[in-house]
Amino acid sequence: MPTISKEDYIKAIYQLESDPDKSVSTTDVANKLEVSKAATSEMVQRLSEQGFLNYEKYRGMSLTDEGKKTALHVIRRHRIWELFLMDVLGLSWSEVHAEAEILEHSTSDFLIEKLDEYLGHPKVDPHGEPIPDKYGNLPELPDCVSLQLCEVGKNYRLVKVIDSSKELMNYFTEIGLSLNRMVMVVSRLSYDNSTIIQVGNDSFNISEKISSNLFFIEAVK
Amino acid sequence: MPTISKEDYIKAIYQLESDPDKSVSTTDVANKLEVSKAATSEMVQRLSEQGFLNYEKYRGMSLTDEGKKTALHVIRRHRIWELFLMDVLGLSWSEVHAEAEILEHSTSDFLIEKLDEYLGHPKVDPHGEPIPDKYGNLPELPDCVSLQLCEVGKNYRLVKVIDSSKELMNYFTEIGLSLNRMVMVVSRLSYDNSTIIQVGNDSFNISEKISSNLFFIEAVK
DNA sequence: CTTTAAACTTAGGTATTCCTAACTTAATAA
DNA sequence: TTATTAAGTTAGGAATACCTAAGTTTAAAG
Ligand SMILES: [Mn+2]
Ligand SMILES: [Mn+2]
Ligand SMILES: [Mn+2]
Ligand SMILES: [Mn+2]
Repeated sequence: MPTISKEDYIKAIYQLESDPDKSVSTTDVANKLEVSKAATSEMVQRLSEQGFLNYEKYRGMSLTDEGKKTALHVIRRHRIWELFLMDVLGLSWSEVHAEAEILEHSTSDFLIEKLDEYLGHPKVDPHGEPIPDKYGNLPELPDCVSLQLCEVGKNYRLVKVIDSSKELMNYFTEIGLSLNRMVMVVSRLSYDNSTIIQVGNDSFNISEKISSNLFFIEAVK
Repeated sequence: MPTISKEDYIKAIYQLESDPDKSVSTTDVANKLEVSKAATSEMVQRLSEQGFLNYEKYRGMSLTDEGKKTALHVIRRHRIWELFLMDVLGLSWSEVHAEAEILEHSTSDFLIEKLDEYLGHPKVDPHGEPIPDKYGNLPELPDCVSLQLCEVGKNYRLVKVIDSSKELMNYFTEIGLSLNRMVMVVSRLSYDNSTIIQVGNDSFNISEKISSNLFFIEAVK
């Protein structure tokens, strides 16, 4: 029912809403989608009329159950496509997102179930993000911690990567970081809170900012 | 550059143009796309302004080189997706077209080349229709004849099926007709110009109308 | 050669989606 | 508490893509 634009707005609001600290503002959405605040204000009012979110002018917005269901539906398609593009067609970490951003709006329920089946009903996408099932339920994943919280001397498995930029994803690929890759935490520099990790035979210094994009589970030998 | 709507109009006009007998009219396009003649008239004027076709009011239209290039670009994406959906995901003859009709507008050049590579640079789609290459060149295919012209007693290989309706495609699947399937022409009834063919161990009577959708190449034993 | 019917276009309208500029409301700082 | 600034909305406008109804042009009969 929703158009491509509406799906992108609803998905953006869902993602902004996941930060429980602050409510979602018109400006947040406008920045995320790179459209004017005026366009956002209009769209938000339309989505409110259509029952996808609750909205009080000049106050924040929050998705209704219907809105959340729609968002998870789009996210399911996005993540299944990303996994498919990477695992089957061999695209790289930095390439999948842009393609999925479009395909997520062009895929019937029928086709997405075929893809899901082909991939063996996967639980996570190539960044380690959970894939909602066809009813909109997010799978429970084991707890993981950001690199900042990983302890020196221990071994970890990379289970999630926040996709903040193409450049960053390319850098991770370059240094050999991929999902489920084992790494060892060599040391941490208190000077700038950066962490030195060993990936295979090489070691790399990861800045505090970049560390917050990498999530690990401790390896049980 | 063209929008989804424009791509569909341009593709429709290209396909109507392939009949060399008559020029393409507004009504033809309107019927094909199931939109009003008014909407078609407006769109055709816009496409003319934008250089995709030549148009004289109340006379016919014909695509420019730019228009043909655009049409072949869309057709390439459509046919590659159809092949992919059938060969890789296992959709049926009757299911692929509807999905491809949408995906054809949502696929970057980069992605379509990846798909093409994955499929081994195929020359034909699941209906036996040629797939234009990335420069818009249609591959040359061996001559084939419709079932009406196939001779009684001879063996043939099915090389092309005109996709006229889901119902018909399902019927073909049911009776075991698939691309490259071998059939034997058993007899022809002059009463209604229908043809009896043998597929595997079973024989079927194919009406004259349906015969015109099936194209064969004589089998050289 | 007219008349008439079919084909085609224009007029006028609706709905989306987006923009900039102007204005209003809320939050903040003096 | 008031002024100022930041946040958010409305006004007005453009482009796309549709529609129905009314008019125009062309083609076909008579
Ligand atoms: Mn993504
Ligand atoms: Mn998107
Ligand atoms: Mn098709
Ligand atoms: Mn299409």
